[in-house]
Amino acid sequence: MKLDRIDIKILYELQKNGRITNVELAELVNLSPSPCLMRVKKLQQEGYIEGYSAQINIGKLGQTLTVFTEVTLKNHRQIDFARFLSAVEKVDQVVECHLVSGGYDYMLKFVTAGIGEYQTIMERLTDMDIGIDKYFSFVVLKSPIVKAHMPLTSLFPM
Amino acid sequence: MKLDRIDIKILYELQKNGRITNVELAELVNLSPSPCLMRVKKLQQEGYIEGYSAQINIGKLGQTLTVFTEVTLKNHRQIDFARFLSAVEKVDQVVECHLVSGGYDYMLKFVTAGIGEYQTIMERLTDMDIGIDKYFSFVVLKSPIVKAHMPLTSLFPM
DNA sequence: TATGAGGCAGCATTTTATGCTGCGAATTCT
DNA sequence: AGAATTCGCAGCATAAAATGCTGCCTCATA
Repeated sequence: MKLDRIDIKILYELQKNGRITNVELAELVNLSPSPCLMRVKKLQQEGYIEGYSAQINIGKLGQTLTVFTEVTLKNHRQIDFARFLSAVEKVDQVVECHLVSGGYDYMLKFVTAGIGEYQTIMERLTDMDIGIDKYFSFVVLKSPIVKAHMPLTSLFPM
Repeated sequence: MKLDRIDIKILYELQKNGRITNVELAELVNLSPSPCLMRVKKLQQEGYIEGYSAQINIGKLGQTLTVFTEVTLKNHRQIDFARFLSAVEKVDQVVECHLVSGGYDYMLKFVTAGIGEYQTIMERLTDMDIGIDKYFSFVVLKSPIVKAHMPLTSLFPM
């Protein structure tokens, strides 16, 4: 399946407003509602759209702390990565985990209730003997830019 | 305004599925449709819900490269931060920018078409004389965990 | 130029959103 | 403790949207 300009526009609009009605979306992409809906269904079915999510302003609910953590493992066999990952997956507060090149092995992103909770989690992880050699924490003081979407426009000019 | 358990549950469900119908949402939180919709509207109006977004599998559209970049500025006056930020804001490929403590000043997250585009952007930024002292790049090889939502459950047990 | 396939508009039906009314529970004031 | 008040709920009615279907047009192909 290959996507045309209209499909890209649909993805772009749904990224901006995931709860737009099909009727409005159809107008934006210059289609009538039915073919527009067919395309959306297809994009979902084929996995181009993985889901829809409300963006919550978690800061309004209570104090939270975001931390980026660079982790180095002691060993680098398949099993070492797998063991680390399966432990990290169980931590709700880990919202991202990336395997990276450049001095460290993993870059984690935590969203926690505060520095206390973060430290508790890290102590637990290091005590678990899942092969963590060392880690370095970047506490987020402020997040001037946090986009909910991918730069579709720059990657696929419309 | 203070949120009760039902509001938290609504936020949780809308985070999991931003396109759930109000009727279904009402069932999940044990309300009838009308008061459920009232609460959702209120949560939007008060800013607890900032918007809705489709999650796009951008990897299926074409090759992309994610990079985390740690940036240190030469000086640390208000104006130095502001100048840097206003330049970075104009770059579509910067999807996150965080002010962090711990050795570096900013942590950026890029989503680009490839290493070439990334380098072009960084060259442009460093040439712009916006006070960048140095930067270090972590190229993402793989992202085993990328959650679209905040850990509401651990922060506000239900 | 004729033929076939794909995709579109428009319509009909089912489902959902949304505003309104009256009822019940919890809270506060006397 | 009792009465009044307020808040939030369920249920209903209307308007809007989703969704499946039919026939037409256009573009590609032989």
